[in-house]
Amino acid sequence: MKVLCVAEKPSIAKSITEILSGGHWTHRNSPHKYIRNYDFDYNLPPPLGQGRGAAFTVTAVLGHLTSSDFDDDHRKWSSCDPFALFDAPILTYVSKDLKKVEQNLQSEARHANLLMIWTDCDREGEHIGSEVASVCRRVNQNLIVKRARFSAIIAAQIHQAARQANDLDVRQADAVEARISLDLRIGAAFTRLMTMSLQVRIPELAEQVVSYGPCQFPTLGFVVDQYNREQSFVPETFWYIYVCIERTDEEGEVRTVEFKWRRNHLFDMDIAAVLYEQCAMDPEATVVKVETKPTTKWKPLPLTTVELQQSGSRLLRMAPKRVLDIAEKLYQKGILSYPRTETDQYDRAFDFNSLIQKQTFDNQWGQYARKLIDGDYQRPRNGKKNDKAHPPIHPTAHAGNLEADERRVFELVTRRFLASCSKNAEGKTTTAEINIADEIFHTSGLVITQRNYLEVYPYDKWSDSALPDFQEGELFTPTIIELKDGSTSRPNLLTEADLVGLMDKNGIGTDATIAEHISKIIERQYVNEKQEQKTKYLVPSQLGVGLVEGYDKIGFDRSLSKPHLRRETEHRMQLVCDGAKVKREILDQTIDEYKEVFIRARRDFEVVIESVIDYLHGRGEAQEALRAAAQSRRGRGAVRGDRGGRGGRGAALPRGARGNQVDDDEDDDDGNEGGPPRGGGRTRATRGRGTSTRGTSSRGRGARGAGAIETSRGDVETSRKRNFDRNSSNDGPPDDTPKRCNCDLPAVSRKVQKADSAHVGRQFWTCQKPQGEQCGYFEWAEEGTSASMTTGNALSRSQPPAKKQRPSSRNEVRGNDQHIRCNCDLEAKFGSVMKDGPNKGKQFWACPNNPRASCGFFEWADENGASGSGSGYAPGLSGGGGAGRSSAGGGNTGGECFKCGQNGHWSKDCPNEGSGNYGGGGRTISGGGGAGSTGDCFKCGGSGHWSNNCPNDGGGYSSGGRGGGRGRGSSKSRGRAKGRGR
DNA sequence: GCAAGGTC
Repeated sequence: MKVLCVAEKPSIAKSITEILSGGHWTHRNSPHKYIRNYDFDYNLPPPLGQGRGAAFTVTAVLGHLTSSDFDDDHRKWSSCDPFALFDAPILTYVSKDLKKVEQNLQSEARHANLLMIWTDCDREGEHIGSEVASVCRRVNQNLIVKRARFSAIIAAQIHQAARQANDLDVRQADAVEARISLDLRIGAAFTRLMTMSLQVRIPELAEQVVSYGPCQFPTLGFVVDQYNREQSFVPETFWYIYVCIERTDEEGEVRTVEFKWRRNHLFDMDIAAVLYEQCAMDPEATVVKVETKPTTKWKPLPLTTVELQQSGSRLLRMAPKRVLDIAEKLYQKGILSYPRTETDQYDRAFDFNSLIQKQTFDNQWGQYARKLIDGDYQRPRNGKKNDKAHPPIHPTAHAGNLEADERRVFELVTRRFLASCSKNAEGKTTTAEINIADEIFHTSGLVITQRNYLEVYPYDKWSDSALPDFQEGELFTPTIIELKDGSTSRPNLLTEADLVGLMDKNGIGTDATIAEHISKIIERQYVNEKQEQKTKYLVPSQLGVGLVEGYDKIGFDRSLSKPHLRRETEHRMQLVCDGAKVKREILDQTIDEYKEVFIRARRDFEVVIESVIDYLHGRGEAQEALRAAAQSRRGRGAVRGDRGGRGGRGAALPRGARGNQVDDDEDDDDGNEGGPPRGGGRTRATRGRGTSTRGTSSRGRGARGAGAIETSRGDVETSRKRNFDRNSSNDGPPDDTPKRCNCDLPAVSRKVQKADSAHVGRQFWTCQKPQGEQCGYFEWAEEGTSASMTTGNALSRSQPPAKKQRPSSRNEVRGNDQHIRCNCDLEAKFGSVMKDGPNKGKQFWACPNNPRASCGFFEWADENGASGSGSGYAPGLSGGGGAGRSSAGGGNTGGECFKCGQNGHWSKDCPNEGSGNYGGGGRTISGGGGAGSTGDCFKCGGSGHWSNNCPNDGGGYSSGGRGGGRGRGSSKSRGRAKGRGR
């Protein structure tokens, strides 16, 4: 009996030979210089063999054997209309350089009884197998064809694959055939259309191929989306109360323990300032809870290809393609398992023991491997993915002498494998919670009790940070209480690792080709690489942005630069694999759809050309300038990656005085220099107070923090103006096309706020998830339409009570809509106060957006109530008529007593209490209708009416929004308010 | 001169 085995590549043919032959084989050269034929005898048991020695020959192909191209009438670019390519005949043939491979197969197959296919165990492997079978059968029609399936070059698996060889999966091969045909037709038709149209119109592109590919375009789309997101980002300032205490720990060392505010941070400075003031005035902290709990740091999941590329890129700083190439090499050497796998769970019967055993010889992790064998082993966690073809990537041998990069990749894979076979790391977290003036702060410390997997996996960081002793009920005065500000972080451009992740998540390319698509869009000059310190970012070129925007302007239902179309193709291939559809069906359907897209693209291609010209010649330069400006801002360290605060102590003063939004790191600690006279005066006053009455550095800082409160009103006003603009821009006709992001969730709309952006005012759609969890979806809203909100907003819940129309011009109820709309023109969220306090259970309306995007709209549902409608999180306060009223507390921040306005004492020690000169109610968060109310209208200062019925309403600026509470703010702040009326 | 997916 003669058996011909064919592997996908020569290296695998050799490995299989070594195992099956037991090391006893001979070889012959083939007509092809890279391919050898190996001969030996092998006992193939029934039913395939006769149990005695069969004459085995193992050879290989070099991947796909055949190529596809159009016939002569369509192959030349000038030979036909590109549209004809959708129906043109496609020829499948063995290319000239593979003729010798074919020749070898046929001469070996001619006298064989059994053909055993040993290609890689995936869809493409199945197709290559069918190519091999077809070529061999042409010379030997009686040939029996069997398929050997294996995932790793391990003796047991290879013997088993030979003995249990079964049939080729024709459906998988069919699915690949469909993919080949579609990719060729679609890619060629669009590439010819684009290249020929752009070349004649744009001289710079005369020599350049402008290609379209169903993978390369969505890949470009991701880069452009992120670029747009970065460009349209506007940092938002937030405020938070910072508390810390210096305390001596058990070893006698003084440690600074920082406490985090339970509210994290607030985007409303007024409210933060009021809460801060309360803390500053009554700074004694009570420890309300000390709790110690066990905690676990989970060991890593088993390794997939995408994860290998990402961690290789991040931890080893290697290009994803290089990581994969090296892994492939190690696989061919028999050191690693097959490196292309989507699986992150091991089979039940997987033999961990012998694989770990092999690593005990290593001088770095050998000892650890020994510990696992001796009892520390624990089965790896199961991930959620299983491609049913290959196990997770793992070492199959110990390798002592590898060259530098091979060694690093091998080490990463092996440490990951050993870590996944270990126990989780264990520790104890102690959390302490303190209460200062009814505000809760917390801190935590960690003591690692068992490092376990961390011993072998240095890539994960987890370190001890023991907490000094705190006792429940204990009282102490913090060393520092400050009001600090920070700003939200600008999103980064994509790194290659990010892009790999996005492509994988969205089904663009295979784990083996993802890296090549990235190279392709760089080669086509759609994208450039930009090195910043140790990280390489991807920036779209003018051509890249022009193309994507041009196609977006045409407005296809499913954008060419989004992943949906490719995902649909993948889905259809799966249907063929599952037997739900046949190849012909998905070909017809997909080709028809793309024909429609093509016709429209060609009809409107002028739009794409204009867009590219625009970017290459016109706006592109402005874009570059903007990019440089953004870069320079980043260079000053204002944003990228900096989510933390930037210190209080009057930090906002120069910014507020300058009227800058944020994103500027030129704060000086002094707060005087560069500030206008007014600001300087205030700062001095607060400092004086701090020194004279409280006498410690912390108090001094606190006071300066308060100084900052007042002086940065410019920020707040700008912020509110933004909200107003957002509101007023939504007057266009609604875009009734429901936009969905890549997660297939309703997209949400945003508007470019950045004043110096070329896109300022432009609306766009993006993923509704919080930053960091987004799918990467970004799309400009069509011109002339409003991207107001999505369909299926989760907040349009059960019928809330209808609300009468309010008199505010800013928030008119539109048309027949009986529901309240917020300043973003969204249907306001209806809810009730959950927090214990005088307002518990009280109902309110609020902006439904997440805090970062919120316009700050808030209104009590009960009109007869306190009716404060301020900004921010008013429902979370323990009472009072809304945050608006509270903000009046800012009225005292000029450095005087909050209550009487005089210097030299704090308001809580005010000798003039009750004088009523200052509103005072603002500070009284839990004070219901605003204690110390003067009874004046907030807007005009007159008595006898409330501000919501003010006859003198000139639309003056009110920091708390509409209808501020009674007793709001001082006469001083009213004066300012009027001065800033819109 | 086009695609994507194999491999050398």
